[in-house]
Amino acid sequence: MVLQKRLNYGFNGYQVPVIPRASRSARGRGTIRKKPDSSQIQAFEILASVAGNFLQENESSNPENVVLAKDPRTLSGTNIKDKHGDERSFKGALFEHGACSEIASVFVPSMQGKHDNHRVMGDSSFLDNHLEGQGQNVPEREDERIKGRSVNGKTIHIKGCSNGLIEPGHGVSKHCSSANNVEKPSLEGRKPLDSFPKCFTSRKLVNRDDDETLDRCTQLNSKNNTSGAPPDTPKLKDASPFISDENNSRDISELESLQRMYPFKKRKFFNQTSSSASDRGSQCQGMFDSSDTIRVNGTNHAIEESSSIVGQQAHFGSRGCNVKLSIKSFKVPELFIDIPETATIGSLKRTVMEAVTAILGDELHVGILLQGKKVRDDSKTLIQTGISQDDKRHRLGFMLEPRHTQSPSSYNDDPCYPTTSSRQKLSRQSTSVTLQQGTYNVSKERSMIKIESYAEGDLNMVTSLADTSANNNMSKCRALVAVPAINMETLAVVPFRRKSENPDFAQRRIRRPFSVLEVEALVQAVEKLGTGRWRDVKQRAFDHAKHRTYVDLKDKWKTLVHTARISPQQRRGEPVPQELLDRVLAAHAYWSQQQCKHQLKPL
DNA sequence: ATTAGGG
DNA sequence: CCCTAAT
Repeated sequence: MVLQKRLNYGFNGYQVPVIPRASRSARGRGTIRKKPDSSQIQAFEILASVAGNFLQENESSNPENVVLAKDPRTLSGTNIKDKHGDERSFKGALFEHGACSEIASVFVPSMQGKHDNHRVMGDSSFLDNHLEGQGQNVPEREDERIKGRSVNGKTIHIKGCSNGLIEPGHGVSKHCSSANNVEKPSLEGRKPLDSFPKCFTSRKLVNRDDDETLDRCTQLNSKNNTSGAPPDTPKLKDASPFISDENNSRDISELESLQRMYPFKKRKFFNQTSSSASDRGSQCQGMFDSSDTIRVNGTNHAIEESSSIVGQQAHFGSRGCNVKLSIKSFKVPELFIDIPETATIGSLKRTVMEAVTAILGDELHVGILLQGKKVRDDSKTLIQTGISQDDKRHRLGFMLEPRHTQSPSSYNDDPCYPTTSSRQKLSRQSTSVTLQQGTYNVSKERSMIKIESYAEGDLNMVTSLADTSANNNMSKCRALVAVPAINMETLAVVPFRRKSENPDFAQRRIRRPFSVLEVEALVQAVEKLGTGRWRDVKQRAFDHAKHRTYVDLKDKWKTLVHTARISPQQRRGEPVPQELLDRVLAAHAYWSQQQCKHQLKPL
């Protein structure tokens, strides 16, 4: 008998590489959406055309245009090809269990050939309506519509979180909740090695890797620190001598400086197929929890709260003064797919396609954000708007938005706990469709599509606004499709594996060496909590590092102790400051001793 | 689900 | 990092 276990795929949005399954925590925890900007967005006809054309070419409702790929960055090779699609069951394709998280969905224009099927085209070219005039003559209607929609303003913007939701309080609330998890009293005053940079007294790391953000929110536990022993721990006469309150209170600022001390490695979002082990630590992940700094095109750009990740290049050529934009990916709202294990690949594709169609089908608009503000006036030129200015181009954001905009109030409603009124809105704006074999739910609550564009540098798609508007040249735009997403979460959730790896087995987790920052956080936590409370250590210092489990932390501590004991010459990998290693030994010795004590005379 | 250790 | 036995 076949288990009807259902596989849930939470699509984090079609990034055009799409991210599968948002981590539960990311979804479930009080995610916060940014309030819509008071100012409104304006249509950017050209981009709308781009998007529209892309989607049309995609035969929106054609499931064959959805490709399941093991590695979203590669649209070929690891794809689960169509021809097998309808025959292969999920099981056959090893889509079950852990593998689910590694499935990425990618939009593939049928133009690419290999995926086209004998399918009637455009059984639902949902964009036909609103994009008819795309290109040259942007229909005024479009403007009207957009304006109308803008009034309702429902564009949400995101900072960091892949799913388009911000989780600001993240660290804070989380840690607050764990307040009862009070650390053992510290031996007052004793500070970590003096020689060690002060900043290292901070406990939490700032994620240098999107998801690895060991939030900077600190635990806010300074008040608790000396108050007592953890509920689950016998009160100790003596306590961890390693941490002091003082240190805690400085977490934030120190973290900041810590961050400065250990600058992020530049991260390459693209072409990272083969990354060295040492580089991996900073290459993936994000769920989120993205750090406040987001790298764009390998450089760091502080992203404004409401801005989408955008990079734009202004080229002031001797002749044109055209503004060249490179849109790396479109982000489509998060989708949740619920489909039986026995469903076929083909049906999965269909389901996904339907979901996508449903969410985009109504209409699509492009909104533009400049420095967090929506640009309303369609008649303004890029220059007038300032978009072409060098200093502002980083702040340019594009959004694809579904037609039906929700009222701003909806933003304030937690989708998880909709109020009566908001629930109505939700019901109106949500789409739930049941297919033969699967269902998906689309909540337009999150239906903001973000277009991420980045400054130059990337193959394909450099779209000249001027050109595009003039001749509706879409061919380039389709290249969008193949560009890997930058979404933090995407990076976080989708393991990048080599095609050559045998997909028949549960893949070993990607190796992600601990960074110095992480080591610091670990040491700090262990100093305080001891070596037998990995769960707490995890919660305390790595709560947001989804890829670090308490077992990982325990293992890391083990290796740290080992590392600290061997000669520096024998050590490998990114060197850990000797100060840290000293602390490791000290903490290890201290807690080992404590353990012995308690074993001998357990109060 | 966690902890503790060996592999 | 993985795998597991023991909690």
